[in-house]
Amino acid sequence: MTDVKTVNPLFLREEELRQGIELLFFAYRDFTGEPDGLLAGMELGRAHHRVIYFVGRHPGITVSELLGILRITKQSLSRVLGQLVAEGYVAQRPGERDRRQRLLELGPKGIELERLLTERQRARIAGAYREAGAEAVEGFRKVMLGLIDEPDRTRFSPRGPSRRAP
Amino acid sequence: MTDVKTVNPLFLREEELRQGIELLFFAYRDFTGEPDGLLAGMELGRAHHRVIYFVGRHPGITVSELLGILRITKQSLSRVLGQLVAEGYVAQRPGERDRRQRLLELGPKGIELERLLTERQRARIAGAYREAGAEAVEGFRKVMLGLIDEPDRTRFSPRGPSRRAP
DNA sequence: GTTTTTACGTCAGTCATGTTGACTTATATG
DNA sequence: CATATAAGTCAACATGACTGACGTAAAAAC
Repeated sequence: MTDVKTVNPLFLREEELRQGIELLFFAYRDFTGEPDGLLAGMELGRAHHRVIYFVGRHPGITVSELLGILRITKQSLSRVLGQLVAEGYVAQRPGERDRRQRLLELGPKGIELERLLTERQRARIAGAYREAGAEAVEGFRKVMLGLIDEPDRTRFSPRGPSRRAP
Repeated sequence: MTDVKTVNPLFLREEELRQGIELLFFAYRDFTGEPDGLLAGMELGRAHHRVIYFVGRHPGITVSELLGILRITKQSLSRVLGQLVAEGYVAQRPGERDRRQRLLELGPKGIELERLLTERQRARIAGAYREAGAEAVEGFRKVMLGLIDEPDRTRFSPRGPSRRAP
């Protein structure tokens, strides 16, 4: 019995975990690389993409909700969001219940850019899903969910994130 | 039949793909967040972590191989790597066949730091793998591999990356 | 109705990490 | 010898993050 698995069951586990680390690194690198390349031509960067994505995904989102998702400071967001509003990608209107809030949504220009950028990423995911098959996709989702910290896991439950009571 | 799936099969697919995008975003955010937090105390950042990780993973790696993995410029790497060498985390020795090369490996200090940083990430992956089960892990790997661009996929085949003939 | 908290904005300075471009050195290889 | 390659270096710059301090308007609490 010279099988590594048998002699040292920890070796394979270590290798398995390192592969997991690297899968995440390479997948994320390539996943973001494509839109980054597109953005590079315009005067925008990855930070703008993230804002456009999440505003498009949650029309009427507030600034602080966005900050919570991105986990950056308001000063960092401010610059990026300010540009996007100034260039007409993102529109804002005051909240109805709470007029201090700025509810954000994409303008037509923003919708178009969002589609352009996310299209590539969707295609990449669609390709990977198709090749891997439905069962693999289920496994992928389970593992990815387990990698995410508790507070944000609920975003992926069937009824969406549980809004905290006001 | 008012089931969305039946009425508009594209809707669910779109939602499915967007979930994939977000799983990647949140998983990567939380996955890197922990080591980033640790590094923040020292005078090091995520870039140093990446270098330490891949040097530890491939002892004797050359500078250009490292550049190929990280996909950054030699000037960017130079700053980070220079610090790590100066601080004694990484050791270098000239190549034997080709003395222009600097073969990189971790010093004892580097090994310790690598363990400290990667430990958390391994634990996170191990937890997610354990909760999800072996079958899910297989699916996770399949999908992740499909997300990675061709040239780097071979890193994950059983015999490792195919080295180009010298 | 006054006080306090909240949502958001802003100014100013800094740091980490990436980029391009130009030039150098040492070594390997035709 | 000529050329290509591996790596280093100097300089300038862009992006996206950070901290800290302060301001304003609206909501909520007392």
